[in-house]
Amino acid sequence: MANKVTLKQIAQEVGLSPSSVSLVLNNRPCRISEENRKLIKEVAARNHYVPNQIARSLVMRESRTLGLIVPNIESRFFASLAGSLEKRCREDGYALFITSSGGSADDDLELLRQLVTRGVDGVFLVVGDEFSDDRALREEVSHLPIPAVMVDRAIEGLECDKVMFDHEMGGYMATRYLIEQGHRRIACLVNARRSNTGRKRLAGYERALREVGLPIDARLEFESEYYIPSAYEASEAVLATDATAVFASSDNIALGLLKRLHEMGKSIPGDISVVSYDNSAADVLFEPALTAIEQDPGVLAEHAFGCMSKRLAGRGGRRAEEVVLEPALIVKDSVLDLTEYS
Amino acid sequence: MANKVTLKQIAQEVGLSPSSVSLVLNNRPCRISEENRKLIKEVAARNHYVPNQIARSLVMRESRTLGLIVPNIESRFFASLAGSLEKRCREDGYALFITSSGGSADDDLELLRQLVTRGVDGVFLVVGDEFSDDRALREEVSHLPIPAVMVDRAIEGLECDKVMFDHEMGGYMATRYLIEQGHRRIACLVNARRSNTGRKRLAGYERALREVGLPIDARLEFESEYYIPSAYEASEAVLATDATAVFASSDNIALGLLKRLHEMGKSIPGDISVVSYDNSAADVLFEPALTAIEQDPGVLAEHAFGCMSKRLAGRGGRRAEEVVLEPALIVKDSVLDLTEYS
DNA sequence: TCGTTGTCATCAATCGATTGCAATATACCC
DNA sequence: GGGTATATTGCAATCGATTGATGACAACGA
Repeated sequence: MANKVTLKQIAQEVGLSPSSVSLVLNNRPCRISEENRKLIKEVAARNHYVPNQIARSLVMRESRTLGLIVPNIESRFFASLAGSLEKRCREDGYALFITSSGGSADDDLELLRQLVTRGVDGVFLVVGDEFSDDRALREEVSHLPIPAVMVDRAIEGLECDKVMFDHEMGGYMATRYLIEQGHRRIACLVNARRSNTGRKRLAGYERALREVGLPIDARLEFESEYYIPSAYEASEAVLATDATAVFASSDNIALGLLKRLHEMGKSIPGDISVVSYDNSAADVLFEPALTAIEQDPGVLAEHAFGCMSKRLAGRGGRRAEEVVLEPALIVKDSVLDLTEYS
Repeated sequence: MANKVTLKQIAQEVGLSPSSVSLVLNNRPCRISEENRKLIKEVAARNHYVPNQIARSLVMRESRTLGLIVPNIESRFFASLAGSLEKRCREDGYALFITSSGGSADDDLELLRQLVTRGVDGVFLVVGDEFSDDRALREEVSHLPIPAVMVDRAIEGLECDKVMFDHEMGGYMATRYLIEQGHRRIACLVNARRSNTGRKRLAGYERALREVGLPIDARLEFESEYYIPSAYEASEAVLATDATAVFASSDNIALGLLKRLHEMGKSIPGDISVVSYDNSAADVLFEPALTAIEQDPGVLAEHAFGCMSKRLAGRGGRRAEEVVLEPALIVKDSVLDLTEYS
């Protein structure tokens, strides 16, 4: 293992003071002779000198490092968000410290503290989606010594920059589309019991129905966790109804539903229409391709970085900024157009 | 935004010196009166004091932070590896700095430097799988001032701790199993042109054939990138052969193959048997469940951390440690047993 | 010879912790 | 009261950088 080369060592070798070396290597405006300038750079290069960021950030009070906390890095959506965000950060010379909390508010808190004490300049925070007592977390975030941007999910009653997709709108758009295609008995399969976003998507679904005067039928609303097996279990009941279409409020839920449909020999959209959420790569496997509400993680990352960037530059307003992004309806082939037959 | 509380401030408030506060808060053996001890702890707690890790690691020369570089965090396997590794690190009080390089050796190099200058105590390195000129990277790794552990992939000719699955063995096991089930015409679909691991899996496939005296038929060896569409394209040719079974050397390759099989109305294992690699979650969707070679990222993480841990404790030998893990054959229902019919 | 100007480079404080060594205070003994 | 032990606490250097304030030296003019 090689040793770390320090400023002082370079200085010694060149025969100048550490200050001069620092000045030159950082291209600070200063009066150092061209000759010595060259010498310093050459010696630094020859010794593979890289400044110790730890020491630097101690005095500079900035590390050009940002932090990201996601509930679960193994989730496709968060992994993709993390990837996009990291790329975006790097473009501006920031490194991104990605951490994964497991979804509990306690772990979020712990990681947040870790990041802060490790000197990140700002934090992107994706909190768990389940209802939980996040008072401590809220408290911590509001007293943070660095800017924070909440991504994809919010904590109620917390004044903080937020960037998120409109989940209610997503549920609305999906349902609205089904209605426009002539469907009247529309089931939904959502995680409303334990998920905030699920609850919002359900609200959108109901709004769409209400808007056109369709009844909100509790017998058409089904509950599922965000796991394929859970949706698979729940799907049997869904298929026992007279619904002609189903709004599946997440990709995993759609996959569980599809598996069940497949097994029962039902065809899409012949026997039943499906609108999914958050197209994942697994979807490419399906015939027909799934019509879905799509949330591009890249867009989320872009806006989140934008907010952060403003704060870091001190250009953020006093009040928190709130960016609400509209998801997109991607029409493919899993919805039958009933109006053609009328 | 709140301010950061420093040791000195606590000291001031308590009316003692910073040293005393530091000593007490770190539970160092020292003779500070029980009374003051309590006072210090109470004041620190009241002010939500958290030590500045930046300052601490500067003097302690350790940060209790490790770094991980993966080619692509959006890949399921790496995301899972990252998740497991982070959990494992946290158990030992280390934070993990996850970064994603995009797979180029240049970016790997850049990230590696970033991590080092940011003071991580060690690096887990998963390099890109494609052939590339990694001389600079090799050079850098061998001169690193901190321990490094290469995970899942190696750089040729680099003396460095390594933890990886035996890809050749995986290819061998898959093929061997097919042979044992009575198959004689076995095709394979691998990424041997551009991937090191692909090439190894192919070697395993050929060894299994050779071992039982079956001919190695170039007409049964097909090339595919690690993307679903690529495998989908390549699959048509595979199905035009007289093969009774296919060894698909990655999960994505298997998925592309399945999509094509599905479209052609072929059934598994009735028309053709399939052994996949790296079961991904998407597999749960398939009927029948896929027999596959499995590499548990958790196991990889566990061993990688073990190596790192040893090095950090100074218990590592002079020579590099090399851990080769055997993948597991998970038998499910995608392979037809031809011996039953004999 | 002294003062002025300009050029090149260094000093020393600072960031927020840690820690070996020294210092002070009190008690106790003869 | 002088000497020694013991119990508490503080000083100051250190980690590796950054940076405003200062110093040294030469050349030049008066």
